[in-house]
Amino acid sequence: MGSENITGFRGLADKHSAELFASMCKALGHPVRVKIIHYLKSIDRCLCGDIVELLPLAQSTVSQHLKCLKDAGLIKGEVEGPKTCYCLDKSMLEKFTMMVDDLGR
Amino acid sequence: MGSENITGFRGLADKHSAELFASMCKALGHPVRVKIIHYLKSIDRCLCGDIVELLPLAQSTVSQHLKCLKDAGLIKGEVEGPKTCYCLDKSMLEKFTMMVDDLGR
DNA sequence: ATCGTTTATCGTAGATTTACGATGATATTG
DNA sequence: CAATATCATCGTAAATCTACGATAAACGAT
Repeated sequence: MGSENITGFRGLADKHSAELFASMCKALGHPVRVKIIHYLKSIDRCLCGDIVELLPLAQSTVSQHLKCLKDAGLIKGEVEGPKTCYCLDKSMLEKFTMMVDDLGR
Repeated sequence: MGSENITGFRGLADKHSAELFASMCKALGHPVRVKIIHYLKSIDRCLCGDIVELLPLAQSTVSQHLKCLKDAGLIKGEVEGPKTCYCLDKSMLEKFTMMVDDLGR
């Protein structure tokens, strides 16, 4: 039972890439986080409070979802005094898109 | 809100699509399941036992991961006697690719 | 009919996720 | 300085996930 590596794919077959891809998918694996990403895409930048007003969730819960997306590298948070301005990390999203394209073709 | 294209694909704006997309991402949100998808892409079709031999996991665990992918619609399982032959659901993967493309642009 | 092979499902521990309110941290405002 | 506003973090309960072994189900072969 020692061997674990399923080989045969350019780029995404190794363990590290599979885990990176899985971690991004996992972050997108909740409807609320998908909505946050979609919202960020539509307005470019926003504060945490803007999202709280948009969703039927407590502020702490939204903050937790934002942290999840940030840990996965999908969004960036820029502290501006007591506020935090969030926006998409477009290069990471592009990397994700490329990985998915490789999956579908 | 009128962001509908020729194919009728509305992206991730409505609630239903966000949940469908999240469910697919969630299924891909585990390294083992990513590896299974990659393997299926390379080999086209295979049995559950083939995957069990390649992973350091119990048969029941692999079967559970396969069920997860099947429930998300990403793979199909065709029963052949006591065996089950698995393969990718390419139309679903294409739909997933389209949704991700919509996210990245 | 019984045995062996293959896979799915059950039961279940332990870990993780998700939600909340409460609290802490940081800056702006009065 | 005190009060307010904004957000992150802590502590938590409930739900879900992940892994396993044991068992059941389906079928081919003997």
